[in-house]
Order: sequence, then C-alpha cells, then structure tokens
Amino acid sequence: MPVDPNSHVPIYEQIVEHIRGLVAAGVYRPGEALPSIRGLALDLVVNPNTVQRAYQELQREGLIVKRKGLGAFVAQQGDTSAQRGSESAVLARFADGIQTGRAASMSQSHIMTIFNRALRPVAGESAPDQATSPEEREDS
Amino acid sequence: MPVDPNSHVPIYEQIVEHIRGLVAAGVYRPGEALPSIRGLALDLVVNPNTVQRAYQELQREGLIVKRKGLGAFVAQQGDTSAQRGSESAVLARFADGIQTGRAASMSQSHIMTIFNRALRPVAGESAPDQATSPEEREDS
Amino acid sequence: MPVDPNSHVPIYEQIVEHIRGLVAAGVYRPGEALPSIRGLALDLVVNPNTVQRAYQELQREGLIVKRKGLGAFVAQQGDTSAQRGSESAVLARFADGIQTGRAASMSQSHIMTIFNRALRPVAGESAPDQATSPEEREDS
Amino acid sequence: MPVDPNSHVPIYEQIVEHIRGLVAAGVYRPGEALPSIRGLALDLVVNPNTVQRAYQELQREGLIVKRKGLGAFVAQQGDTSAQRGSESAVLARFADGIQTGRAASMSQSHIMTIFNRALRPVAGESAPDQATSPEEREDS
DNA sequence: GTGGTCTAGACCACA
DNA sequence: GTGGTCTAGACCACG
Repeated sequence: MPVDPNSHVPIYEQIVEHIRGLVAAGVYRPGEALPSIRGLALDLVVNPNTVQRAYQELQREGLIVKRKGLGAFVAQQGDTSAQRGSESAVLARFADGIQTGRAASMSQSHIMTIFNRALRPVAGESAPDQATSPEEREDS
Repeated sequence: MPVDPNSHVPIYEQIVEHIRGLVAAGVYRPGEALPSIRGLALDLVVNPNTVQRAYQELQREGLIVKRKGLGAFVAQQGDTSAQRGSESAVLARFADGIQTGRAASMSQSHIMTIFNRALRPVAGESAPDQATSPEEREDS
Repeated sequence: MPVDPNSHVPIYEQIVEHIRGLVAAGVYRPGEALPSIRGLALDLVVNPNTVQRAYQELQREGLIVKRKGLGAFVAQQGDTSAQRGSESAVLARFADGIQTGRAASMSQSHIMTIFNRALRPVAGESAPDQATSPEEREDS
Repeated sequence: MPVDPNSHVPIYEQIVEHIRGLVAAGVYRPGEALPSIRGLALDLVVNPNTVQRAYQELQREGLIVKRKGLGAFVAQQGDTSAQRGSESAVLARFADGIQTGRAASMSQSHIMTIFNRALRPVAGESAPDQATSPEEREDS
C-alpha cells in the first residue's frame, strides 16, 4: 500500500505506476482481473474517484480493459506494454538525475559513483553486483 | 533555460535545483551576486513571484544570502553545500528509478543497462561522455 | 452480433434496435416467435437481464407480445411499426450528424460528401451498393 | 448553452464536441484563449469538474493546451485537428445510421431519401440544395 | 484569477 | 456486485 499523499506526484499516478509495475512483474497476467476500483480504494485509504482516474489512465495506455459490471482486466499485450512503460519511467528518472548531475558539473565517474551508491544503499563501493534490500524511499 | 511547466515538480523547485547546480558548478562563486529576480524571471519566462519563492528556498537552505537593496549573493560555504545538495538530488532520482525498476521485477543488470542507456543517449557504447539531454517526459 | 459494449447507447437499446431491424427486414414476421431470452443472451454474449430489458422495451413499443410459457412473438402490425421505428432511428442519427457538421460550420455540400463517403466506405463512387460496415468508433 | 443532462452521451463529451465544433468553425483560433473552466462551468450550469474533464480530453486530443494560472488555449494546429475530429464524428453518425437502415433492409435510395429529409426538415424533396434552419434536436 | 487534485457522497447502467 | 458520471466543496500551486 505505497501511496504517499504528500508527494509531488499525484496519487492517481502513483497508483498507475504501482499497477504498471505489478503487471510488468507478472503479478497480474493478461486476462486476469485487477482489484475492483472500490476495493482498491478501501485498501489504499483513498477515494474511489482517485482509483477510477488511475484505471482510466491505465486503460488509455492500453494496459487494462474495463468491462462494466465485471471489473478491470489486464489487456492482452498488457504485460509487455507495462514492461515498456516501466522501462521508460526508470530511464526518465535516470536521465533526469544525470542531467541534474551534469548541470552541477559532476564528472561521468562521479555520477556513476552516485548511481552505485543508490544501487547498494548500505554496503561499500567495492562490494559485488548484488544489492541488499533498498530502504523504502518517500519523497515530498 | 531548463524549466518545464507540466512537470510534477513545481517550477520554483526546478529553479532551486538549477541555481544550486550553477553554484555547485562554480558558475557563481561564494560572495558573487546572483541574477536579479526580475531578470531571471524574464530569462526563464516565468513569473517573478516564482523566482522569488525559489530564492526564498535557497536562502532557507543557507545557500544564498539576500542583502536589502543589493540583491542575492552566494553564501560563504555555498559552493560545498550546493555540491552536497546536488548530490542528494541526483541520488534521490537514481534511487527512485531503481525502486521503480525493482517494483517491475527488473534484474540488477537490466537496471544497469537502462542506466547506461541514459548515460549515452543515442550512440554506441564506445563513445563516452556526450551529454545531450535525452528526451523523455512523463507528465501532462 | 452487433452489440458494442463501450458505446454510449446502452446495450439493451442496441438490442432493441437490432430486433426492430430484423422485424422491419421481415426476418421475423408477425405472429412468428422471437429467439428466447436465454438463447439470444448466449448469442450476443450478454447478460440475460439485458435481453430481458430489451424485450420489455419492445413490448412497451407494441412491437412484440409475450405469452407466458411460450415466449415472445412479433405483434400483428409489428412489421410496419418496426419499419417506422427504424426509419426514425436512422433519421435521428442523420439529423444528429448534420447538426454536428453544421456546428462545425461545414457547408451543405461538405456534409453531403461525408455522407457519400459513409455510403461507400472505401471504393470509388462508380460502384454503388457495397455495404461492408465502415469502422468508426467514437467512445472508450 | 447546449448541454442536455438527460442524454446518453456524457456531459463532458457534449462539451468536448461543442468546443471542437467551435474551434473547427474558427470561432476560437489557434493561440486564442478559451473560456476558463470555472467560467464555462457557470455558463453551462455544470460542475467545474465536468468542464475540467472535457478540457482534459481536448488536451489529450491535441486540440488545446492548458497553462497553469493562465488558462486554456487553442493549440497551434488545433483548428485543423478539430476539423478532422468533427468530420469523423459526423461520419460516424452517418455510418451508424446507414448500418441501422441496412439492417432493416432499407434500399440505398430509401436511405438517401431519409438523409435528404434530415437535411431539409420541413421542405419537400424537390427543393434545391439549400436548407432551411434545422430544428434544435435533443435526444435522450 | 487560473488549472490540478482530492474527498464525500450521490445516482445510473449493467451483470 | 461492477464501472461511469456528476455534484459540492475543499486545498494546492502558479500568476
């Protein structure tokens, strides 16, 4: 239940990204039913309208289809399009961070160092490629 | 002129990061005068109130000091604190991207691949260090 | 099987128009039995309640009569009243389209051009009377 | 002020079509400001949220752009895309009517007769190509 | 003043 | 029960 009402990113978009991640991860598979709007709203302690808007966006994205009286379902190629969507989202954040770093005249290697620190929140920089679990981040 | 209305991050915060980047990069050095609010507002095609708010934030952050009738100046240790600030901003974006990727069950190496793609927007991997900004916008 | 969920016009009304068309076309003649509610529901991949409601409407319209335990039958002057009904339905859509076009300040001839394009979906104007349905959906 | 709350087509979509028509007709030209959301809501005796949703759709269509604090404006190629949109809307209605007519086994010429009756609500069929003003239609 | 989001609660159409 | 729409009224960010 990862919604942060104090984030700059609207709640409905947090839900969009969350569900997109779940579909990309295969938690919900094509044809499978998603949580009902009202049900998810109860879970997230959020107004049904907000979830409704998130589902509307997901439908526009072609990730889900809704059928009146039945519920919402993952679309046929919903999984692959969710993966593409998640990749773009990740890439956008990375690109944004890189641009910020460059604007502050950080060197390429400095930026990569920071990235590695983000990959392995606790361990030293010499550690191998495996990451310990990342803390839950919450922006505002 | 790196302001993007239609971004989720408020314009005044974009300006804060922009100036912080310039100070971290040494474009403005401790003791040096910053652009006037009105002038910067014209440059960025932005309302002076918005720049005003950005300068407030920067002052709160201890990065700049305002002197009545003279304008705003970079604070004494402004450069180092700007560098620290920029680093955290970059790290925060990276961490956010990584978390998003993990939520979509991407592998560590997949995430690193995306990061490398963000580092080198178009060309092959043999040509490092070109830094044109990759287009990727995620909002509306 | 001409039901389109995702249309603004309710499914039961689509069914009403469908049946009215079949009666007007003489597929079902006065006195003849209509398909059973359950059977039609299976055909249209639709909830029996929905078909039930459509039959109610048709009965209200005087187009069909229901006889307990026997099913629904085309009423005595059902065919002519179906023809009148279909004509008004067609006329209503045309009038609506014309009004939309005029609101967009289309000329009379422009509107007639569009109508001809609708009459002959793909081919040139020399080949009349092919009646494949043109794809054009307007909802979500 | 042409909103009909009892129509099958949602109010926000009626507003979309109305504005699209106005833009297509050149009443609002590219770059020009549209009525504010709140103002239009007052005019139409409708909740601001409803107008908001209409404007959101129009923005998705690329017909308008919104700028926070400034208002909504017709997009650069908004006029041409509005014309295309209006044409599709008109064509969709005509195609729908034609399909309905054909389902009722009307002849091509019968359908054309009905269309001409819709074009000239009052006059006889022999009248020339000029139409008297069409009555305001309101469906439900 | 503008648009953007959210809540609370209502009614409808459909299954 | 589901989703779809609408209202009333609130707060925020921006100009």
